Amino acid sequence: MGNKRVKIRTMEELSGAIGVSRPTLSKYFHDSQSVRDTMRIRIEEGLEQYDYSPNIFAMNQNRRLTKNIGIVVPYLADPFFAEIVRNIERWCIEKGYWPILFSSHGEKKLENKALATLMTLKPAGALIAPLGRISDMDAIQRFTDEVPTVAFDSNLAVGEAFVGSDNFQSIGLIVDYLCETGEPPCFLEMPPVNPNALTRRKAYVQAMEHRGLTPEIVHVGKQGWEFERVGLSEGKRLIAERKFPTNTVLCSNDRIAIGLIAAAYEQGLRVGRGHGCAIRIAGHDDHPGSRYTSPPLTTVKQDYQGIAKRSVETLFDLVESGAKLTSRNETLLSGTLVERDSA
Amino acid sequence: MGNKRVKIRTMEELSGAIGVSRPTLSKYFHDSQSVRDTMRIRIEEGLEQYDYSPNIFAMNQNRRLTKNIGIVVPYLADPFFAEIVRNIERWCIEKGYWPILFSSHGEKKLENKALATLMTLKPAGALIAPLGRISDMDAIQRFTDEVPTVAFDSNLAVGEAFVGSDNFQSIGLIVDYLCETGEPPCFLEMPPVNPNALTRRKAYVQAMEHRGLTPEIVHVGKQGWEFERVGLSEGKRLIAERKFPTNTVLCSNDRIAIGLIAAAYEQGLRVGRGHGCAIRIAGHDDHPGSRYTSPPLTTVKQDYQGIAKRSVETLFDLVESGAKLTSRNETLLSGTLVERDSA
DNA sequence: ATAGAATTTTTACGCGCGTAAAAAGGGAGG
DNA sequence: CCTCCCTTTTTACGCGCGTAAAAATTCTAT
Repeated sequence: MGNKRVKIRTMEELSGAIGVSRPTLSKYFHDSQSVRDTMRIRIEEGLEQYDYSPNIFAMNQNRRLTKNIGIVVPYLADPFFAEIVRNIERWCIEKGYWPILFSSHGEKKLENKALATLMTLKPAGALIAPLGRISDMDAIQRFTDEVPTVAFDSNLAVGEAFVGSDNFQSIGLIVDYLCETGEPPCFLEMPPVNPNALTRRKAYVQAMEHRGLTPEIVHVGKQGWEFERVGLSEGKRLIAERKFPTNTVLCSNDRIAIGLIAAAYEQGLRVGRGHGCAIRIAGHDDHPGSRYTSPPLTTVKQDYQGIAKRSVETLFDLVESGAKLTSRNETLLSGTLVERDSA
Repeated sequence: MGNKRVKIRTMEELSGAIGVSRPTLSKYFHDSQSVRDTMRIRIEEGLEQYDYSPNIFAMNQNRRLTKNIGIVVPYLADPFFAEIVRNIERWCIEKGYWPILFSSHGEKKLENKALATLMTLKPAGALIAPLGRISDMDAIQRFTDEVPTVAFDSNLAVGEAFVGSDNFQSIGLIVDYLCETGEPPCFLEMPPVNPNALTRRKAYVQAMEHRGLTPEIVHVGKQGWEFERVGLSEGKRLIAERKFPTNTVLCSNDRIAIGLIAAAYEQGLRVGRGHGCAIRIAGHDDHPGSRYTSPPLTTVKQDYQGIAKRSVETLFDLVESGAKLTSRNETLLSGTLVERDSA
């Protein structure tokens, strides 16, 4: 970056300053390869000297669709989504798109509002992780009718495509691990906020039956997205009342497991697979905090980067081909076992 | 919401449909109280029947400044910021503004890019938590010259105002608590990424000296924003080499403490204030995860809601008064002790 | 050198809305 | 019923850029 002296406010001014017509500049900004090399070089040299950035609003006004990519997540305070979003944003920027982030904060009303706002931004596409059960399917449907959309994490039947984890594979993996290293696990459910909850339960049942074992599911009464709290309070109750059918507990996700480990500690139960341990606890996701529980949590790592990358790639394929897909495209990524000390 | 039948694309069409002139509509959208009640009612009834949302780009193009509020945080994957952002967004929306969120992901380059992008959006104001030490002060300065800005969390000398925690008060509080309930604490520093690191250390020193005690500071070699990792790896080393000057450790923030608790567990040290405990660990922030460590973390709660609310209020005072403040306005909020089992 | 193709410039219009100014309409008080 | 004041309508221009069409220029190949 040279020392940009003169500030230039409009393309018109820029055009005069560097001696290139405005339509050519417009073309250049739309696609720098679409003008002759001599022009491109002259423009780029000009851009070094003058400090100009195009007016985003004016740019987007006349475009049929913009370079905006909408991202909607259910809960940004969940590090899982924070991490995914980080990766998605990176990929978008790299491809020359402009990510705009919305969080539903777990509320249907806010999810709808985010979609409505997004629509007015004429985005080229959108990546959404729906709230799930409480989502307003009609609203989402109306949105996806207008905007090419890839759903991720939570597989509601919306959007042109879905990218997420292969829960059957990943749950199978951890069930196998737990069975091979000790007592078969029971399954501590998460609140059924989204399809993952259901799928993971099914996957657990299938994995157990596949081994000729009886699945044991522990339901939780609580609702909402504060999974750690659910894990803690339900965990305490279940331990106190000796309601866990087995001493190996597979949790529907790591945040539940984090709460449960806290509950076990509080109840004086030693967690782990070693001598003198009273309970084994395993999770699912490899949540950023799961390395720092006591003991560290054994879990299945979701392929964060993979999900982000595939989601973005899938979306751009959609956007750039311009075509509506004939059939819904589902990508399921595999998890990998992360063996730590809790199970 | 009635069953919106006809989709209307422009204000012109709307104007024809409900029989109100376009300039009046424009006025109404700018401030619904600025038109006569009879008009307002007629317009609002019209809005029920027709499905219209104004074109954001066209709206913003001619406004000197928009209703956009920029939010820039250093690290969205840190639940502390996620939580603050959640609150800030709520307040902005409530006041009729439109929050646009950027995360620097801990990188100077991205922080600059966020500021540059933001500038082109002609925001009415901005709320930024600078990266800190690695921030590009010139870039931030240039930004704040053009956009009314409130800094929060990290008090770099930028922006018209600052809202954050009163580290001297909060650290004083926890030091007092620790001294009164046992051995005076040593202080485990966080990587000096921002001014908070320094201020908290100073506050610790002051609090100790105030009591006539000798401050003992434990430095960490690591850098970066992965505080838990720092707490864990440094903690393990320090415990193994018996380098902690005391058996009570006050951590510069909760994320460090979370790592340290994991380290203590791994090294077989029982954490807490009860019998048979080898080390007391306390933190600072009341990070969302601090309730779920084993044992739960004793800490000082930062006033998340207060910080968010005051930041937004301060910004809107700035924006609406239109005046540059003569002197920089600093608001420091008090923390409250959260007594749990780790210390 | 010259025709033909490719690119750039010129010229001109439109996007949807903000907004200013003048004209027209409506309501309160006399 | 009329004046005065306030609100709304009419009319008109501009924002910064996209983009189409025609004219002018530059490049490529013969």
